[in-house]
Formats: sequence, structure tokens, C-alpha cells
Amino acid sequence: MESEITTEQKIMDAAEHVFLDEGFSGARMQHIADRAGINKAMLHYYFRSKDKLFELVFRHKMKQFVPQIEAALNEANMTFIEKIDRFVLAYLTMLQKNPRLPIFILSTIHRNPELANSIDIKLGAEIIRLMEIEIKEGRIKKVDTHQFMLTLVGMCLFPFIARPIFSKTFDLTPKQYDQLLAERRVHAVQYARAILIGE
Amino acid sequence: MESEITTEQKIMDAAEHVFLDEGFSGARMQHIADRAGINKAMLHYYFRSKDKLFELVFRHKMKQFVPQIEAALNEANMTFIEKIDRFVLAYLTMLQKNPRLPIFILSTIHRNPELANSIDIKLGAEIIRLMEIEIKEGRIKKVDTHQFMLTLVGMCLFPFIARPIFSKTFDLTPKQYDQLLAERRVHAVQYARAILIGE
DNA sequence: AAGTGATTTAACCAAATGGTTGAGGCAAAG
DNA sequence: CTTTGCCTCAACCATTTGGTTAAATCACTT
Repeated sequence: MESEITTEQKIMDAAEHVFLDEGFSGARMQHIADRAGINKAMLHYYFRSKDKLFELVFRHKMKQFVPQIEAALNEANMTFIEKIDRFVLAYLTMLQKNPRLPIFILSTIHRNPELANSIDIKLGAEIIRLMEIEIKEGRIKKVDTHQFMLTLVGMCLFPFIARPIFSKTFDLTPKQYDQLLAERRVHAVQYARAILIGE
Repeated sequence: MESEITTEQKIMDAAEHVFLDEGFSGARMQHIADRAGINKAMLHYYFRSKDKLFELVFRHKMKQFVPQIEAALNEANMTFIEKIDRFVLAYLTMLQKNPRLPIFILSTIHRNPELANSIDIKLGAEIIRLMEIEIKEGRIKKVDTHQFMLTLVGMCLFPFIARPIFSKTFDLTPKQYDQLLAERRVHAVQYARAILIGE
């Protein structure tokens, strides 16, 4: 059986949790060690420093931040709207499992803008490419691709980023807010259809 | 002449700047003192502790976070879409002047959700109230008010929150991104019109 | 000019925090 | 059994950081 979790993995899991909750400067090495159920010295044994450990966690999370279905968008025999729907669905599904990911990535980059450059990631670039083709061939309206993507991605991410404040503003229970999130897909696709086709 | 800036005010200004840049746990009292051009002890003389100082800054910024035009939405003789336009314009204008405000508020609340409760603020509540009336009287389509507000507010905030990552994704210069922000108003109102009226 | 209360400063302190060390444990190889 | 190389730990260290203190200075009143 190779199913036992290595110490290294236990540390990474704990580090992810703590860094996502507290951010880099709010996180404590002791806290990570406690959570991993090991001695603090082991953190440094496996990952030299807090910076190094954080960088690993950040890179790992950054990859998750970009939906992995972009490749699938090319093969399938779908209309553009259907592809949008797939994109939104995949993104929302991932976010349900990683609700704290967006604010972690964005606030980290906010405080350290170079990090955006250090990792080569183009969020939604494939959708934009497809969109330009659709426009050229006259199948959808002429819409600013950047504005559109910003809105589409924002529609997925923002409800997670702003959850605490909107829970209160709308006066919703956690269950009700989850319901709102579940219905987000429909609203996003409705937006896309209204803007791109106009029906 | 009462135009001279008090020490208290100098501290507040410096504290706002540093807390907005670094967040609570990333900010250093020494850094704030340096920036205010005073001794570190004075911070504690005027504002007992880091927590107290932060709370003041946070409350102050939290008020800014909610557009102050909500009252104006009632008096004026405008269509609902025009009111939306006003709301978006006012919000975007404020954000241009305070581009770091959204991520500060949202990441702070993320790490300390009780703060959302400690301050009584309903972001966009007035729009929702008006929207319900419009729907009841059949002047706009039946649209989920929460979904709509989440999108509308997100359309204003998200471009500021995600600026670093989208600058890179879209490969835009700062000037080009500012241009994108300037055109945001039109796109947001276009969304509202498409969803609420369908034209 | 002397007194009074608010303001400012340098020096200091205790706790927290990231990081290190050296000794020991433990499993596989010889 | 002993060696070897990886793993684990308690104790320790240096620095940073929020916070304090006591003396000095300033502004204003009497």
C-alpha cells in the first residue's frame, strides 16, 4: 500500500489551508506545523523557508485558478454559447470546491503584482480566441472581447469573493446563498446570450 | 488659518495608505509612523493600539465602499435604466479615485467575517428596492434581483480587483487598461438593458 | 514669569516569530 | 550488529514587532 500520506504532503495540505485562510503575512509557521501534526523544525527541513513554502502553495493554487477545460473547448461540436456554458459550469464547479481560492490569489497578487508575471497564465484566453472568430464570421454580435470576458469571469468569481458582504446585504442564510451560487450558471449564460445574440 | 494638518490626521492618512497596501497583518506600525513623519510612540498616544487604529481606518473605508448616491436615486425623474447608469457612473468614479479599496475591504472581511456584521451597510439595497417595484409594475422583465445586483456591482468592482491578472492576460498597458475601465460604464448599462428590457 | 496640560521623543521591554542546531530514532544495506 | 542516510524533535537563537515609560518641549493661561 502506498496510500499513506507522506510528511511532505501533510505539510503542503496544512500550508495550503493556513495560507488560504490567513494570507502570507497572516500565516504562522507554528500554525502550519500544528495543523500538519508535526514539529516546526520539519517545515524548514522540507521547505527551507516560509517564502519557499508559500511560493509552492501559490504556484499550485494558481494553476487551479485557471479552468482546465480550455482544451476541450476546441474539439467538441458545440455552439459558442454552449461552449460558454461549459466554461462557466466548469469554473463554478471548481469554485464550489475551492471557495477561498479567488480572494487568496487576487489579494496575494494585489500585494505582490510581480507574481502575476512570474507565472504564465492566461485566464479565459481560449474563449477570447474563439469569440474573435465568431465575430469575424458574423455568428455573434460585435462585442468588446475584453469587456465580455471580464464580466463573464467576474460573474463566476465575484459571488465567491464578495460572499460575506452580500450574504449580509441580501440577508441570506448560508443555504440560501449556496442556492444563489447554484443558479449562477443560468444567469451567466443568460448574460452571454443577451449580449452576444440578443434574444 | 486652520488649514494646517493635525498630527492625528497625518497618522490617519498614513495608516490608510499602509493598511490598504499591506492589509492588517502585513502592515507595520513603524512603517505608518515613518510615512506620517512622526515617532512610533505617537501612534499609541493617539490611537492606543494597532487594532484600534485599524478599526477606525476600516470603518472609514467601509463607508466609502457604499456609493453615496443611493438617496439621489429616489428624487430624480429618471427611468430605471437611467438610475442604473447613474449608480454605475458614481460607483466607477469613486473606484477610479480609490482603486485599492475593493480588495482591501473584501480581503479584510474574508479573513474576519464578523466585520461584515459589525457595520450596517447594504450595498445596492436601494437599487433592489426600486427594481422590485419596476418588476411588479411590469416595466422591466422578471429577473432575479440578487443575481442582477451581484452582476452589476461585480461589473464595477471586479475590474479593479482583478486588474493585475487581467492586465497580463489581455496584455494591456496601464493606459490601455484605464481605457477599458473608462468604457466599463457603457458595457454595464448595456448588460442591464439587455437583461431587464431585452433590446 | 510661572504653572498647567497637551504633545513629542528616545530608550526600553516582553512577546512573537522565522529559523537553526545537535542529538537521537529508525529502516534498509552491508 | 553496525553503518548509512533519511527523518524527527526539543531546545535554542536573533530579529522583528507592538507597546510602554519617563523625561522633555511646546502652547496657552493666569
